[in-house]
Amino acid sequence: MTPRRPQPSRAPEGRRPQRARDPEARRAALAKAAMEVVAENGVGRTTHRAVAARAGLPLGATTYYFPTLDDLIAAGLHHALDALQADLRIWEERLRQSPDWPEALTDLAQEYLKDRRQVHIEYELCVAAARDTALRPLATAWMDGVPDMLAPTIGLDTARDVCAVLDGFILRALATDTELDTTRLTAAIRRLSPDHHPVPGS
Amino acid sequence: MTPRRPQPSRAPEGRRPQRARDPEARRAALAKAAMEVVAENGVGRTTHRAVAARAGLPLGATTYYFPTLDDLIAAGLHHALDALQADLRIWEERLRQSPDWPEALTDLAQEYLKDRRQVHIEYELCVAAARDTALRPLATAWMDGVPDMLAPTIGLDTARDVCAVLDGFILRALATDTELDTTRLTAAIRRLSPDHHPVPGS
DNA sequence: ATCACTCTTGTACGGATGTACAAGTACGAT
DNA sequence: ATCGTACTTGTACATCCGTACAAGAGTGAT
Repeated sequence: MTPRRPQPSRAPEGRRPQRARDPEARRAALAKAAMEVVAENGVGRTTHRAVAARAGLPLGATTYYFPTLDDLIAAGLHHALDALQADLRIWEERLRQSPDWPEALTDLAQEYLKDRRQVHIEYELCVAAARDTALRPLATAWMDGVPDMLAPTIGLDTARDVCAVLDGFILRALATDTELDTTRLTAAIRRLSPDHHPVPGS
Repeated sequence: MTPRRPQPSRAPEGRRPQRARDPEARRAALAKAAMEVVAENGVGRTTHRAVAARAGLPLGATTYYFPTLDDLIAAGLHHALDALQADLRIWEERLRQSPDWPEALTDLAQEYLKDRRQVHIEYELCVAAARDTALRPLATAWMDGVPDMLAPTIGLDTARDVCAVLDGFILRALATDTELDTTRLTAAIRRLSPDHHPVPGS
């Protein structure tokens, strides 16, 4: 209906009233939206249009702020990495204050797994980085996050070992959609930690 | 050039001579091709046309044998899982014959990592399964592969622990495109295994 | 007030994609 | 021999994609 548009060359009515300018906020909103879309659809099914819709912005905004789709996705992954590293600083504090760090670490992991979307995107990053060289620095930074946090306490090598079991347990929980096996994880971390001495009579 | 299609309604000349019928071979070829495309492009960028081209078959073959794209991809992942489980039986034998199974397991992992495409697709499966319920049985089966293999020797729980470190180390190597840290991995596996007793005076 | 510039918004376009389908062909049953 | 069926092959089509771009509209300098 509405026999509107008598002159197709000029139809400024349907145009959305222009919003206040805020380039940096837009960049951030797009990065956040990209992160969410990647978490939900995966890197391969992330599109300009999905991100724009998610951010509530017109399609053109995506290409204005990010020259190419890969850049947009990279921004989303970068945003996720920043979020994780902010979390890690909190973790570090919590670990420092805990009398039993292996158990505390397990608790943190379980908490981390509450929001699977966040977890999902990190592993998505790993797999994507395996394919795309440009993402490798991001993946490396992510991979170094937990070990760097643990290194002051237990040394870098052991920290990497602990991070590996942690990743393995989380990957299992993620892929099979099950709960984290906390008791086994804590025990495994203990056995990997340098001050672990099993009872001799076992 | 080439004066185009004088009679567009009838042009049976260019038609490829029909190949011998072999439905099962086609199914298998498509599954294999799907596996390869997924390994190279990822689940999200796998298309009918890429798989068909890879298999050297016409586009229609993909939809004839697999009703939907998701089915085609699932078939590819299933194919990869079968390949892995075949490998696992060989691993099992190699482990049984080795006097030092942690070291042997590390060697096998390193060998496994030689072909990153194969490794890649397995982790792709995990991430995809986290998003898609239909893939979860496949991911679970994959996750159980290594633990089931190790369980007779060290028990299921410890086997899962060892599998977790293994996965963690492999994930790191995959994401950062580095070599597997074999000495650290072997040491970590040893510390997780039940008969490990650290030297008391350390 | 004018201008230059940056940001916003909508739309266009060539191409790729999932799926449907028509036309043709091998092959076993009769 | 013929016939029905299951398989093969090419193409059609609506939709979605990445990217380009034109047309406004704020904003600060002059």
